Amino acid sequence: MIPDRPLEVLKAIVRDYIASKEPVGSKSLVERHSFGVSAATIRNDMAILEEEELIVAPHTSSGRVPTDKGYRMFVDQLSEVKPLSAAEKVAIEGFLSKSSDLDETLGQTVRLLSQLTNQVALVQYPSLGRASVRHIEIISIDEKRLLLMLITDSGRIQQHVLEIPGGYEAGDVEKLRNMLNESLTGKGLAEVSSIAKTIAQKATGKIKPLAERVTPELLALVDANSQEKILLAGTSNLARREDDFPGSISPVLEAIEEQVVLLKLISEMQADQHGVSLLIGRENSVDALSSTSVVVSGYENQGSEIAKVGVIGPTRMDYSSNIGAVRAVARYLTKSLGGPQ
Amino acid sequence: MIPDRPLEVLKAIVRDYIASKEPVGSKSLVERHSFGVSAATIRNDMAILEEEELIVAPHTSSGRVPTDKGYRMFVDQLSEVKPLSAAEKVAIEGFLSKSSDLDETLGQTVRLLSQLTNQVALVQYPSLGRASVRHIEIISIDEKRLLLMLITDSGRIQQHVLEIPGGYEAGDVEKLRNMLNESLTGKGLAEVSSIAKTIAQKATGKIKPLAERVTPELLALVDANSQEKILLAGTSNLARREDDFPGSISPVLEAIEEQVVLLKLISEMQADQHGVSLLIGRENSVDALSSTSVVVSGYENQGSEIAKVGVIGPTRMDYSSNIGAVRAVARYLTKSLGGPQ
DNA sequence: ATTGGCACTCAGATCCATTGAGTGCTAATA
DNA sequence: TATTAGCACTCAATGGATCTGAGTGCCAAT
Repeated sequence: MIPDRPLEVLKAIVRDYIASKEPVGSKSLVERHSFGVSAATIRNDMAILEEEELIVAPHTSSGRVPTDKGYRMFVDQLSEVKPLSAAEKVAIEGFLSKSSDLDETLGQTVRLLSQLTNQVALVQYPSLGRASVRHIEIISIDEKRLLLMLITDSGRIQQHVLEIPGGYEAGDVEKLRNMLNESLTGKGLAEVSSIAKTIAQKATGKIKPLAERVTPELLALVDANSQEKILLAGTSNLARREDDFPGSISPVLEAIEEQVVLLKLISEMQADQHGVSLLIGRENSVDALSSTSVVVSGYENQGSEIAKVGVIGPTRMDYSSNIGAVRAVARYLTKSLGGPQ
Repeated sequence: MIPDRPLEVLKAIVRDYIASKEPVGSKSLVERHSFGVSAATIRNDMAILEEEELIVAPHTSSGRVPTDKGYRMFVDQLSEVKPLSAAEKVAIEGFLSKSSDLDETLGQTVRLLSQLTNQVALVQYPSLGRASVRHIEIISIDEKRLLLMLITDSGRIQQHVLEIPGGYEAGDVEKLRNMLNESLTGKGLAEVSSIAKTIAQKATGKIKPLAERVTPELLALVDANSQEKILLAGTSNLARREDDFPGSISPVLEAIEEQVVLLKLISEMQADQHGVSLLIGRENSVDALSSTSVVVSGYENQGSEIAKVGVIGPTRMDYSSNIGAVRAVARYLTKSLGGPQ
């Protein structure tokens, strides 16, 4: 175990390094913080920290820099996160209380979070996994086109325009809609697949061709949208911190734009004590992201579907405020989405 | 007017510079192209070009680099653009023929274009300006919520969930919907505003409160979505060309993320001889974008609404292939969107 | 109009000395 | 045993000084 003073030294190193981006040495450490001991003593402590691989010296004779392990210990020690300023809280409230449309809300949220943190913000669309059907609607657009809609109990709406080359009759559409609703309302999305097929088979007479045309599209709707999705904002915030990335930022930006990778990453993260979960540097498995950290928190949509919201930035980030901001935004988001329920 | 050979020299300079990013000198010019004259002669020609501000020397004694004006002359001379490879055509066809959903199609398009060009691609959502109402639908979601939908004649669909705190009666909703459709179907979106207000006034009895609740939301739908929007893809392509930007890329990325700025920019651009329109370097008025060029082309949605699609990248870009790709994608997009009509 | 020749320029690379923040170690001290 | 002062040492960064070479502009010859 690491003794007390060295731990304090670690914290100071992390904080100073985050603030200055300069490797921090024993001397500047003692003059900036009041440890009550001399630089030589600090040096001894630093030797311990180095032994434990919590810090490293970029060059033989220079200050020290936290390792991923060092950052990790730092955030784990972080008993309290920086609370948001009043102004920030107002901003959140104001931003999120406006709209009741999921798309719009998420879009605003992610922009808000990126501004709050000066990092790249991301929000995951709620998965449809556990949602169930509230209502299915078929609307006539014109003689040869129908609009098929699927409304889930979480209020999410998907739609798709259907071409019916041979046209259709209003009565048939009506009947089919009733059939679909009778058998599907209340069912989980996972069940829709099998049930919808039997409907297509059960259908008789004039309705049959229509049913055979519509049900596959319904399945496609369910499928296409159970595919997860991420919204990003503030990419330029990453670019502004170019120097925090060895070589070039472009591989980092590429990795972030690659939704699949990001999704895998954040879906594997589990919340810790603060309701927030972190991946620091190489703790994540994506090579291009080895010098970034990810801060995410879960939010709930209507108390059931859960998804993540968070930020991604250089390992050398202000963990305290970012954790605070992510947590706050996740809470307000849950509130804002769960509210109308 | 610029004589023939100097013009050829300009073209060669632009091409070489685009390929190498090195200022190009008279000597390397004569050995790479067969002008049939000596370096000294080329130098004389270069003096003319410099006189016309088509090229500049970064330092007193170094090769020359095209100015914005030089690039402009280059592209204006460009009689034929590089055609797409067969593979690229197949990629476009395959990509775009899949979906009939506007959102999805545009999303795929922009990703496709960014891959094709290795630039940041952008696509503008079709404006609703000249669209008219095809149908208005109000669907019951649950006891206290309605879903209001607006379908335009271009097949675009907007929706919004409405809270009705006091609940509602199905019959009233039915009546209101009929009223709305009778008076609004076929009308231009611009007219909706005034008409909807009179409906709210004309409504009597039980329907009145409902009408007063619904019509403002209908207007909001029209409003919120006549607000233009841009979709971006391939931001990392810009980062990969960091060295093409003096200082840092981050202001460039910021400007690009600022939708309003971009929208203004591209909406002012008019197609030229190739059906494609360019802004080169400082030809655009946004300071942060002074070392980028924008290549856009218009596409049509259902033969009526028009919007733009294109790429943005460093001034030192391969204009020929980018123009080709943008033009091709715009055409396929028009085809793909206009097809179902 | 074109060309060979030539003096000139200047950014960039290379080399070298200097500087100074920071270290590790040792011996003295509390 | 923990702390500290002292000191020799290291090495990245800084700032000349010098060298190199691609490239120019100009002039006289063709």
